[in-house]
Formats: sequence, C-alpha cells, structure tokens
Amino acid sequence: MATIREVAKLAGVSVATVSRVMNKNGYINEKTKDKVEAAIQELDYRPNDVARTLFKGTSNMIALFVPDIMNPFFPELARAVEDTANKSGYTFILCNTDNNREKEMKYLHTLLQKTIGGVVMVSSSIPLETLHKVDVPMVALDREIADMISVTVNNRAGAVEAVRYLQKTGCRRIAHISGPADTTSAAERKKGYLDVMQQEDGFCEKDYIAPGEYTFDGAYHAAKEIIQKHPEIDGVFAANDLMGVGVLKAAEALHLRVPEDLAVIGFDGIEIGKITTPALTTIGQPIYEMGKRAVEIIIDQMENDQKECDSEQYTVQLIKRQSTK
Amino acid sequence: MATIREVAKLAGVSVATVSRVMNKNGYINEKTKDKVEAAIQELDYRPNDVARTLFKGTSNMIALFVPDIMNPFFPELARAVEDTANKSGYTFILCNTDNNREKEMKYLHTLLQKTIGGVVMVSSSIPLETLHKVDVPMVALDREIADMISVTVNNRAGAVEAVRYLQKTGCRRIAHISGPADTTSAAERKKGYLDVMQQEDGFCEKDYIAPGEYTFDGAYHAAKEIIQKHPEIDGVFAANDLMGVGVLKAAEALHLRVPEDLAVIGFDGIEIGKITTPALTTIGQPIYEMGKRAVEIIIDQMENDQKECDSEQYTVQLIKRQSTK
DNA sequence: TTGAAAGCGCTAACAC
DNA sequence: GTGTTAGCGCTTTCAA
Repeated sequence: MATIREVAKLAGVSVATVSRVMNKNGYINEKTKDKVEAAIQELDYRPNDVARTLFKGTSNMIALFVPDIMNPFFPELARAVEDTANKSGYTFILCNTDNNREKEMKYLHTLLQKTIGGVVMVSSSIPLETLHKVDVPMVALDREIADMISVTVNNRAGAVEAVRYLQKTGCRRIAHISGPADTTSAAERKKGYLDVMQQEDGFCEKDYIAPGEYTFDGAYHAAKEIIQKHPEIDGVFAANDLMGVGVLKAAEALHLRVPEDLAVIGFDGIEIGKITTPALTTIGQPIYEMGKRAVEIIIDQMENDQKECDSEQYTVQLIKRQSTK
Repeated sequence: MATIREVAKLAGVSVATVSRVMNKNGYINEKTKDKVEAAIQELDYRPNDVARTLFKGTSNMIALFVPDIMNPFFPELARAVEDTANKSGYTFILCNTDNNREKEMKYLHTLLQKTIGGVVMVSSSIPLETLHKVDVPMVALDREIADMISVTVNNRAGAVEAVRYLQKTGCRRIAHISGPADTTSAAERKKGYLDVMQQEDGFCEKDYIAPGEYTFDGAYHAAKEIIQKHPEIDGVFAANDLMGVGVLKAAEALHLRVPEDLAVIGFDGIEIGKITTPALTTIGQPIYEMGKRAVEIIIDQMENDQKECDSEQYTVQLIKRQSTK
C-alpha cells in the first residue's frame, strides 16, 4: 500500500497538501489539486486508517454486544446495525457475550484499547461504575440497561395485547412462558400478562407461569410440564417467538392440535415464526428499524457532542398467523 | 486511558523499559520489573492497540465475509469464527456481502486500510487479480474460491448419500431443489444428485430440478410448481436446510403429508431443521468445527509465515429425523 | 540492564 | 496557497 509520502513525492508537493486535498480542508490551488488527485489515482492510494485513528484518538468502528448471534432474534438486529454503520462509513464489530460479565468486560477493554467509536448494547451486565468511567457513546437496544439511553418497544402494552387477543379468540386459561427475570423486556412482558390475568377469577400466578429463559428448549420443557399439570390450559403467551416455537413443538409432543386445543402467541416477529407449521401468531417489533435507530443515535453522539437525546420507544403490532383461532 | 509515558514516569523508568516488561523481551532487572508492574496496576494501564498496530503494520483483527447473517446457516459459522478468533486474542469483524461484488470490494479496501490481519471468506466474487495483489492471509470456507485454501465438506458424496437414502426409504421419483449455480457447494450437491439419478430409467433432468437459490421463498415456490407439474414426485432433495424447510411448507400448502406422500431431505444440519414439524432429515456438516478450523489456519498463516498448508475437507453425516420414512 | 531517539502514517498548527 | 514540523502511543534499534 502506498503512503501519503509517496503520493506527495509523485505529485511534487508536501504531505500536508496531500492531506488537505484528501480531507477537503484549507485552500488548495486547482492545479495542485489536480496533480495530487492524479498521483492518488496512479498509486491507487488509500489512507492508512490506523494512522488516522491514532491521531484522532477515536476509531470509526461500532461494536454490537449481543448474548448470542445463534439466537435467531439477533441476526436481524445485527444486520440493521451493520448496514447502518456501513452507510455512514463505520466498521462493524460483533461481540457475543453469552450474558457473561467476564466476557463483556474483556470485550469492553479490548475495544477501548482500539479506541472504539461507539457501542450498541443488547446485553450488558457491566457494573455501573465501569460504564461511567468509560467515555464512549453507548446505547441500549431492545432492553434497558443502567442509565443508558435506550431504544425499545412498549413491551408491557404488547403483552397486554397478546393476552387480550388470546381471550378474544376464546381462550379461558392462558399460561405464560416467561423470559429471564433480569432482562427488562422479559420482566415487562410478564407484567403485561399479569395486568390482564390478575383480573380473572381464580387466577393463580404460580400455576400458569413457567420460565423458559428465552430459549427453544427451555420453553419446550416448561410448556410440556405446565400443560400436563394443568390440562385446562387452552392458550399460551410465550415471551418471545423462539419460545413460541418451542411451545408449538411441545403441543405436538402432547398431541394437542394448534390452535384448536391450544392457541399460541409469541413476541418479536422474527422470520422463524413464518416457517413453522402452523405459522406463529405474534406481537411484532420493528426490529430492523430499532437497530438502525440505535446506530443513528450513536453516530449522532460521536459526530456531534450532544449527549442530550432521549430514549425512544417503538410500537408493536399484532401479526395474526395460524397458531391462534 | 493512561499512556505508556505516564506509567514510565510513575515507575521512574523510560518508556522503553515499560515496553520491555509488557512484552517480556530484553533483559530487565527484577526490581525494575516490579516497579513497572506496580505502576501499570496503579494506573490500570492498557496499551493502546492502535499505536501497536500502526507500528507493527498489521492488526489483530479477523474478518468474516458472509452473504447474509440473516440466513440461518451463517450464525453458527460466525459464532465459531468469533470464538476461535477471540480465544487467540483477535477481534472479529462481520461483513455481510449480499453476494455483491461492489460491497465485497468496498469491504476489502476498508479492511486493508485498517491493516486487517486475516479474512475468512464464505462469499467472494472479488476478481482474482485483486486477490493476488492483496497480501493478507485468506481462507475460503464452505465453498471453494479462486485459488484460496479452503475448508469444505464432501458435498458431492453427501448429496449421493441423501438421494440414496431417499431411494432406500421407498422414493421412486426424486426431485432436486438446487442452489445458486455459481456456488461450488450447490454445484457439487447437484452433481451428486445427478450421479444417482442419471442411472434411473426415464429420468429427465429438466423435469426434476428446480432452482431455489438457497432461500426459503425460492424453494417454496420452486417446490410447489415442480410438484404440481409432476405429481408423481414422492421425494425431494433440497440443496440446503433452509430450502428443505421451504419444501415442507410447500407440501403443507399442497396438502401433502410428509413423509407419507412426500419425503424431504435437506443439507447442512442447522438448528432450524429441528424445530419444524415434522423435523427435517438432513445431511449434517460439522459447521462449528469448520469455522474453527478456518480461523486456525488463518492464524497460523498470520503468526508463522508458512503459507504452504493444504485445503481441508470434512465428512458429512446423515441425520435422520421425521421428514423421511 | 537501561535510556534516547527514530519512526510507523497521518493531521493540524504555525510559519512563510 | 503551501511547506515544515510536532506529535498521536507504541516498539525497537543503538549506545551507553
């Protein structure tokens, strides 16, 4: 790779002049500019980004922390973040945290040593004091984290809508497969479920809520067990689609017809809900849009210094498919 | 973030000495070493990786080019690459190419400007001459690319096994939903299908092969059409699992029972095949293992200079599930 | 065993 | 308008 010095030499100017034409700042004579551009062209010169970053003290890289990209909810988010970052000239770094604090801390330090430009956090259990010491723009995505700015969805209202819809289509005994208690989205969705169900006669929380940890297997086993114990259950609200699919699979194992014997509704609106049989009814989030917005906020913070923007909340939408009546 | 100079000052030594104790090279007095280490500790000093990279001329980042992380085949691969890279102290960059040459070229140049350490390519239509000019370790993964070292699977033999298995379980008229013609894995799988089928009486290639482009929708429509045109089809070999699931969905739309009326087998062994109803029989690849191996090769090339290693081929394995008899 | 200094490739004062 | 130069934070000769 050619360096700025070689370009300067070929064009017969100083490196400062080359730098000026590249960055379009300062005054440059038209003829000089042409000479420099010709030299750049001829050498196929591309400025070394590492040197630039060292000088500037901050890199044009944006990282995304997710629990695990193998969970089908995250690829779409990752895609949105990458596309948006790229569009503005930033490079995308993916970090799978496994919800592990050690890993997160290690990543954070590695990125800091690379003078990372910004971080989008879907997963973070990094201690508050560490976060405060770090002077890098961050935004929380899909859940709330410490006192970060966040981009989320109205989870509680979405859950209320899900349960009400189940009721409207005839379900009387509705169970909930819940997500991890320490994740705000899961907690909110559970609250929404309770908002509706606690108004029902004889509703007993313990009997109708089982933890599925946002995983397929977790939900499969949880659903199987709770339905066997309470055969009167005729509807299930799973806190995410992956678990919704797990419930579908459990219904199959129990020889229950969906939606006739058991109606199922999920949450998220990921692709996987379309390909199952029956296809999964769900509460859809604007996933791509949210990822995009998170990056826009980060970039805004990086480029301008206005840290004074607010959290944003998107609205969910009921997507009717075949797993409900 | 503290700098090496601050550490040197605090420890009462020169920056060279600090550098020496960090990198454990050159002679250092035990006492000096202790002083320096204490200073590092006290300041919570972490060397600036950008400066190191600038000096060294090559960074500790490894990139992965995939067509699209939203295709469920790639997250597992990405995960393998990331885990393996991290384990050796490298940072992972994800690049979605959309099989678009422009995008790939743009990525390549961006990474080159960051003095990227190595690249794992699942997708690349970058011209050979460009590739040759670039002095960065690269390996092709899951498919063959130009004259890169590759990590693949015995696709053709796997396809033969798939079709034979369909025959063994009673299928007489087996169709093939093929992948993109310009992708070596898809081409090999089609060859394997033909290896078997061309020995059958009255087999007509045109009637039984439909292109699905490795996508769910592509396969859904292709399968629907070909089966309607040739109702005698009683088995389908889809060139990948995503398409296999598409075929399952098509069968449902056509009111065909799987596997009684139509048996379906896929290729890849991704998670999604387990969650459908019926679960998808498939030819499994050791996906994680392959991703891991590709990175090991890259790192080997980066750290030692022995470019003389060979391509590697893994063996597939038949995974029987419910979509075949 | 340690320090001084050059230099990785770039940008931005500052001088002319 | 353009060139000279210091310096971003590090590593590595070369001297001492």
